[in-house]
Amino acid sequence: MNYWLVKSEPDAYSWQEQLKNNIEPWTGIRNHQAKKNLQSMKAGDLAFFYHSNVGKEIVGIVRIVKEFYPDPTDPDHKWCCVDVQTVCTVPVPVTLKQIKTIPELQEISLIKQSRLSVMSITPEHWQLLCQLGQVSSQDIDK
DNA sequence: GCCAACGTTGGC
DNA sequence: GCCAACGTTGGC
Repeated sequence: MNYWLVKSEPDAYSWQEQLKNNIEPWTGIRNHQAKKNLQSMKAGDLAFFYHSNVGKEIVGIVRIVKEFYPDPTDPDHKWCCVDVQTVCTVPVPVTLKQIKTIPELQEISLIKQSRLSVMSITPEHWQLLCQLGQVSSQDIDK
């Protein structure tokens, strides 16, 4: 089981839309490192859903339900996407501001590689971020 | 292969 | 709106 964080600008695609859609193809990734991460995702992996630009906070959790396949929005079929399914809303959104104040979280890619839109999260950081967001294990288990 | 110019992302 | 940090492009 791996853990991830994916970014979306709420103006383009928000958590509210994700809640409505439930299952959504995660398309439009046009960065090689982000693509590499997409291809490393396994069905069942969990990912934080982060609002970039507006909000700048972790607002939800999704599960990878379909592993990488060609991105239908890419005419060259060079890039790929995965399908994600809504798992739960993070009861208390974890803001970037808050993350920056926590010494244990200074090494996460969200801070160190601020432009990367699909990144891996260590199990330790995942647990800590879940605590901060007051996500209960039951929320995720179902 | 180097590097300048340019474009994009995302925080502030 | 600005800027830092990258990534990409194209001339040489």
